[in-house]
Amino acid sequence: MTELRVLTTGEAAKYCGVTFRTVIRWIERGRLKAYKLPGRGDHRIRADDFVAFLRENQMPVPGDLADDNRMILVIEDQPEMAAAIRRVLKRAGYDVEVAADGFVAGTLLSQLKPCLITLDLKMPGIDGHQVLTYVREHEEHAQSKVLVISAETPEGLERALQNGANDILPKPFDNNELLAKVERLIAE
Amino acid sequence: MTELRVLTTGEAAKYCGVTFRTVIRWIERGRLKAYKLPGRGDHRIRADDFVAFLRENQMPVPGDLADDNRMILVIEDQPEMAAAIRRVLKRAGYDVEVAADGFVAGTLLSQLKPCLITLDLKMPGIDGHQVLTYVREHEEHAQSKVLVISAETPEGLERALQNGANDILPKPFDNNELLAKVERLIAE
DNA sequence: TTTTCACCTGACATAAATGACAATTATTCC
DNA sequence: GGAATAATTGTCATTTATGTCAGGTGAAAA
Repeated sequence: MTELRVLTTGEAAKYCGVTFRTVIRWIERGRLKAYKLPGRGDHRIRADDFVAFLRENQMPVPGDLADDNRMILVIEDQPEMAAAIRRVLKRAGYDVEVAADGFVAGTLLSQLKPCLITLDLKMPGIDGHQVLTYVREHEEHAQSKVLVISAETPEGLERALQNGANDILPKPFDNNELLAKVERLIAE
Repeated sequence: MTELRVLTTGEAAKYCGVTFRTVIRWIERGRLKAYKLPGRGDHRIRADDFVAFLRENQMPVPGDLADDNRMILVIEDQPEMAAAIRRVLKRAGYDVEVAADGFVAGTLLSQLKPCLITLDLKMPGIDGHQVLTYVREHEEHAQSKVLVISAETPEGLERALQNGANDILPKPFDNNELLAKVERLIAE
């Protein structure tokens, strides 16, 4: 379900700090790709064309437009386990950040807006279910998939699914299995 | 969509009392971050980059640029205590958000970039000293003041000051005392 | 539907870019 | 301390992209 975002000249203008008149001139001169609506001739700019334009001109690309997000947040307090997950995902080409406690998990979640989160339900001082609920209740993380990786009981894992987890992976797990689940979720 | 203010070289020039020619030179030499428009190569400077530049060079930051942030983050797990602090600060005109655990504290800290944080050192599942260290180690929170409000031992409070707390307030406290300390820190 | 709002166009005003040179300020060396 | 040197900033003139305004119309919201 790839939603194709388009911008009006006014929106594009705000992103680069100019007036929409200027954006229209860029379009007229062929620097920025756009198409016209049949009515008044309103311009519409596809988000990916706009991002390409920004990159071409070394202009800053706003985070909410660049969705080539390969960032994965690993919430896991056991260092060896975190390192193992990280290794597998890094090798597959993802950007990986690890949060070993709730506070850091919160800061990284807000900063990185990861496309996927692996979540250990049982961590000292942080309730995994609560993290899950938070992610599902906040619009800005609607795109983020959550893969629960935990040694919880089957009941606990079941509950996680009900709370909005996209998939579960019981510990201990197989590396290939982990990667398969991650790729499948991200491909969705 | 991020509503972000940007400046032209001329505007930036007026703010620091130089000509725009000079501002361009700062940009060319890499001292001031900016990007160029595709047309004539006009420069645009993001307001936060400009403010960072001003601070870096100990130049005065004009009031209309220094985001007049009145947001206070209260990190406190006891509901009555949190409510009490909130009430006092709200009445004084601040925007107040409460985080009752580490995870929420992390998300709110990153999102709100509060001008002041009140921090309870003793909370279940989160070490206040760690939060303090985090805030002090991350540049984007350099402007945030931290007021430790805690029933800690004198030694613990002393340690907090060493870790970068701007002030401390032992529990139980007087409302006026709280407000006085907050106002003093923010006025700094 | 009606109303509001955002966008389009064209003409004009504004202000930013550039390059060269002058003026000012800081630094170095004796 | 004072002079020579270097570095930074200001000034000027020209070019032109960008901003602004007004009048109009479709698009979207209520």
